Amino acid sequence: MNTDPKKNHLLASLPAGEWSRWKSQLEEVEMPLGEVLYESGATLKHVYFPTTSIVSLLYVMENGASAEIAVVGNEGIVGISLFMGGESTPSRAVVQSAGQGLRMKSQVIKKEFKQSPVLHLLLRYTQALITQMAQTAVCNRHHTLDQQLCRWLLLSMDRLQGNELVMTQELIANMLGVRREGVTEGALKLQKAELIRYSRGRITVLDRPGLEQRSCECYAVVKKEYDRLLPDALAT
Amino acid sequence: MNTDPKKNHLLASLPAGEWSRWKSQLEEVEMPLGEVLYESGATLKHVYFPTTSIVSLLYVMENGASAEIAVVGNEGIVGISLFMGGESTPSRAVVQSAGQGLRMKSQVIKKEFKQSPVLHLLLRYTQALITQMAQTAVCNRHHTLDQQLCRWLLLSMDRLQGNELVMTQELIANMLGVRREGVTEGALKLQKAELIRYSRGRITVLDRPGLEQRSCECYAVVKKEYDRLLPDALAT
DNA sequence: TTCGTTATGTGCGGTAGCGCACTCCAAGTT
DNA sequence: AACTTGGAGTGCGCTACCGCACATAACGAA
Repeated sequence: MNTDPKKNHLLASLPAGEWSRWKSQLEEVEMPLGEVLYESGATLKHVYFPTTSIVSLLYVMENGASAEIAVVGNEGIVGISLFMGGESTPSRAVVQSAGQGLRMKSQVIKKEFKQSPVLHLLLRYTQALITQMAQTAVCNRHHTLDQQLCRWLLLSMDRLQGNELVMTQELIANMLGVRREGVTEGALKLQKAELIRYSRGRITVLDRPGLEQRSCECYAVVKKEYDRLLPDALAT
Repeated sequence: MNTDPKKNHLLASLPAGEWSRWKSQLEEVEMPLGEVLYESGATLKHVYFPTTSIVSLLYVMENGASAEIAVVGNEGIVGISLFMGGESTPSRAVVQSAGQGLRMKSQVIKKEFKQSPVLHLLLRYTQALITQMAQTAVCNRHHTLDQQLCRWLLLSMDRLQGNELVMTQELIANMLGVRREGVTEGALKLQKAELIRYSRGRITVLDRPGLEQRSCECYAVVKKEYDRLLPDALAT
């Protein structure tokens, strides 16, 4: 495995002193598509720092229907409830885009969290994440599937290098909590407008500004807030 | 003003030592209906601890449409971004139900936050709040207006003493991000089923279990998580 | 009492998204 | 080369909710 651990921007923002201590506690892991990092309500054993992967925080309902609450990529950390003190959350974390990541044992992060510089970084990240969740709530209420699809593609692209996304429409539908057929229709429109191209689970973004234009304001709000709160962390 | 400051359960959970220090820094304030505690993007001057009031965190969109992201009552604090380090959020905080509260200056809470016992309490509260936001997102996607109305009434009632709520259907509609007419229809059904009674801005809950039954699972999930994370804080 | 205001009730056409039942097609597999 | 599998495209009736327009009703001030 040849992942540069610093590919996770949150880790990259750590002060040098902290980083040298953390380094030895981090373990590189493969994160295959669909892997469940933690289950709703279960006690977390690790926190994860995605480097080349993307993780969805999603909520699965009693009837099996699901909706994504937030996405975490190389800008963040999966498992904030560990240092927030809750140990578990009612959501599930699933690898949405396969890749690598780093992980750290629960006890270690909890201990580290008491050291102040790290604390503040993590809290700022948490706030950005909260913004994303809040915006998701609003977006679900007010925006069309087409707009949400654009938002989702943009958020995902921001968390990956390159302009390709390995992702079936079925999975996107699960993330957005809508019908697969709806995603098909939306994707067709985007392809006809030459904003994206896709085939059998591979999506290529051709015109990023075009997507931004068709997206609702939610993407911009979230992006801006991440940039504001984590200025060093989003420069890819 | 004869509010017992300890009517806010978060404050009531403070260790005795902390409380005696905080006491002098807290100022009792009236919180009239509709008052904006902070505006989207603005720097916060105070944090608020509602005692007999309820505050909605709501997001106002470019076109003026709005949606509530979370509710805060006597179980919590308004202005978490202050100690999270962000200083501001893209949401707005509005008094949803008039009453009293306590407030504390920004600098004071930021200084206090560095003291560890308080920190952990606040973080646990924040996690509960996150759960509420996440659940709102899911609920907006998957549940009917009728279910959401029940959820909303229950969340509000939990944050008030008594079984009456002063609130027009128009305002509820704003909170839920739906049409007023939709709320009227939902409320009519609930009244016919003798679960609530209402007239011109006063709603009385007659059958709490009945509401819980008609509500979606979201209410229970959120309630359970608040109880779990803040065991002392919800016993009214 | 009268009148204006604000809260609530009702009707109607429009539409986004749903559930379901298909078909079509690309890419492996044997 | 035939077969299987899974991703994507299409049609259809249905429902929840929307936007708009207006009717009714309660309350408070003059």
